[in-house]
Amino acid sequence: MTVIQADDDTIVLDNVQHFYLEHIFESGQCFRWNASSEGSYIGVAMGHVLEIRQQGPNVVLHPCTMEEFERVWRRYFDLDADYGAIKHSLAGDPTLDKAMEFGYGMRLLHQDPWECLISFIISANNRIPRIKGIIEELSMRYGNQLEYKGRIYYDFPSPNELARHTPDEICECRCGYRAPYIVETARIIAGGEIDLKAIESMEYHEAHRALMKLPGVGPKVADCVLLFGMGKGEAFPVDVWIKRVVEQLYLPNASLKDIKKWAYQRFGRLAGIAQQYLFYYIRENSR
DNA sequence: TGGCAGGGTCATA
DNA sequence: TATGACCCTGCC
Repeated sequence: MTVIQADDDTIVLDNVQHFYLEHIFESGQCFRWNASSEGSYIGVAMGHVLEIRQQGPNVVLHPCTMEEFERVWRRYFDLDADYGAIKHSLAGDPTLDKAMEFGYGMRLLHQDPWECLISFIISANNRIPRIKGIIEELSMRYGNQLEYKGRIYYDFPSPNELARHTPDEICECRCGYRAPYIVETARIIAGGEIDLKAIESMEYHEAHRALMKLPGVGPKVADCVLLFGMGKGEAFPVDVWIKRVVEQLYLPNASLKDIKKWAYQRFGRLAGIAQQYLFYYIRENSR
């Protein structure tokens, strides 16, 4: 991959391997990217609006300076990881092989831990379109405005911003019984009682325990935050889909603990990416 | 049209 | 360790 500055606010990634936007954005790891009518995706992440499109083997980012690319998007899109090598070491399992073929070009994003935390608290017992709707509504009401091509977009609100409101106010975003979890978690983070940066620097198990102290955060949500927001490859979020497929193919009547242990022994630090391929594959092929 | 389940978590027993 | 309730929505 070569990074080229095409003009003042356009970056072109020349000849990118293992990169396919639809599989990155539609695999359920993020909630704020939407396909545009022109075949690109537009999203808000890390305090920026970005439009991204694929042109043959190239990827075009706009509006984006070289400085912004290096500071934000290189890491966000996991561009220094060698997905060829990752797939090679995961190869050999028939189901996972099919899943990797199906989800070609998928990548694990490095999202903002705070946004990830609230997003996955909202995801509990919920459906993806509604999750997206709630996050959008929270951002519109409480997030900073960003403009792009004459349209207003909204950044995800800060801990301070969300902590300032009552559960009843937050509930107007249709997040239902999750509203008190959101407000309380925002207060704990805003007040510095729990420090996400510190959790990020912990080893996986310790970080998992620390996150579970937050209201609305159970084992599944904690694993999602660790995997999608803190780069912990050992995290293996077990949801109904994963539980179903693991029980069916590998471990009948397994408990949550059994499944996580099995995943770590089998995949190690690639457990999370294996989970993501499996999740996307079974979800997309069972409707 | 009503019932049901959805990328889980929490409170109880 | 195992159940049931839970805000809402979309689908059958």
